[in-house]
Amino acid sequence: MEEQVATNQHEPMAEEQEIFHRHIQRAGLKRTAQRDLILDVFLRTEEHLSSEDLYRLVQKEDPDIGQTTVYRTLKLLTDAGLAREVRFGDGRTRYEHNYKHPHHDHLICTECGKTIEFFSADMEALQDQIAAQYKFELTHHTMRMFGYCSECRKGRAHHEETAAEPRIRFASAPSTS
Amino acid sequence: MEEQVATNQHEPMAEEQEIFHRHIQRAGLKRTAQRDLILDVFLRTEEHLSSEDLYRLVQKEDPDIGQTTVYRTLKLLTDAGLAREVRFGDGRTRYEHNYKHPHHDHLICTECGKTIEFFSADMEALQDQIAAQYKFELTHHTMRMFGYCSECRKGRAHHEETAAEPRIRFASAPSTS
DNA sequence: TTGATTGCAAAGCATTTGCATGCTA
DNA sequence: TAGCATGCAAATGCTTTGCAATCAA
Repeated sequence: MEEQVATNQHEPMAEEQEIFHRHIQRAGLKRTAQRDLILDVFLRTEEHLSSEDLYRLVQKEDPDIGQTTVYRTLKLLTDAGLAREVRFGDGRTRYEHNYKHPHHDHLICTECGKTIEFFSADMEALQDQIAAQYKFELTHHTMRMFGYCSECRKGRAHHEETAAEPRIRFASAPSTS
Repeated sequence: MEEQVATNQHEPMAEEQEIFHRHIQRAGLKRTAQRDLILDVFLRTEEHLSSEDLYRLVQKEDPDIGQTTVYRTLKLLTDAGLAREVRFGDGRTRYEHNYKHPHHDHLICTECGKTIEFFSADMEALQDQIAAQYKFELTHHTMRMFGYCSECRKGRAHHEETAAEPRIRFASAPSTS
């Protein structure tokens, strides 16, 4: 109510909605207002959302929706092939779009939390080669590169430690002490 | 008591112990029997141990040591540069040797849990190149490749699903349905 | 002696599950 | 109407913290 988000891209979303409803039917599940809204908000957001992030966004449009439903729907979206789980090393699981959004890897800024997605055919080829070398049959992989994005590098130019809380915190970060 | 582990490599361990004690001194901490034993057991094991794994091993030699102490000591070992945290995507944090055990990546068998460590200079170079392309200042990275090891591939040759519980389970695995 | 360390129990998180009520198909 | 979905509260699994007793320096 407070914050009207413009739904100005009905066309692309319709496709995903169709996939969702088809999946629901095939699985003998039921279409509900909650699920529709959660999918809607998810599709409108082009970020890596944790369940809680999405919950908060959904809350703005329907305060009656519970956390649990968001968790469950996110799993459902994953089953339907619309979402994909990603983990950046802090405790929480995030979700990104999976439909028409092929495999890629991530550059993650540990300062501001920004992530950049990239795809490198060379990298993929190299991975296949290494796997073959160890007689591994690869199903999937995750490559994450952590560091400081161009923006944050500027801010860090003259002082190593920043007062700001990093958005992504994880214990395996190299100690700066 | 039940299972005597041969401590037949005193020489290499002494080095790490020295590092540990030096770190403890510098930080104004104290050397204790618990910490010594936990380090000892950690050094004797060449695997990726979770805190609980290590706790169980330590318990065999001193049943009075608590979980909490193992958690805390593992952090201490990490601070001292002797251990390094690794995450394979299931909930728990594992630790591997960090001293004289340079950076490497992992091949992880989702069937039996076996991990293979490898290092590829080509891969590292490629990563640096990609980071530079996005003006990222890299601090570290994690590359994990999941699949079936050569052993497990044999077992899977004629049946897709196995009854055995996989040791590493994680939700982002590609659905087999 | 003094302050760090220990181990227990309790608290924290993120996520999952049990269950009575509510709602699609 | 039957059975899936929902939302709350409780449970879970891993990890951290509070605290009184203990121990190293």
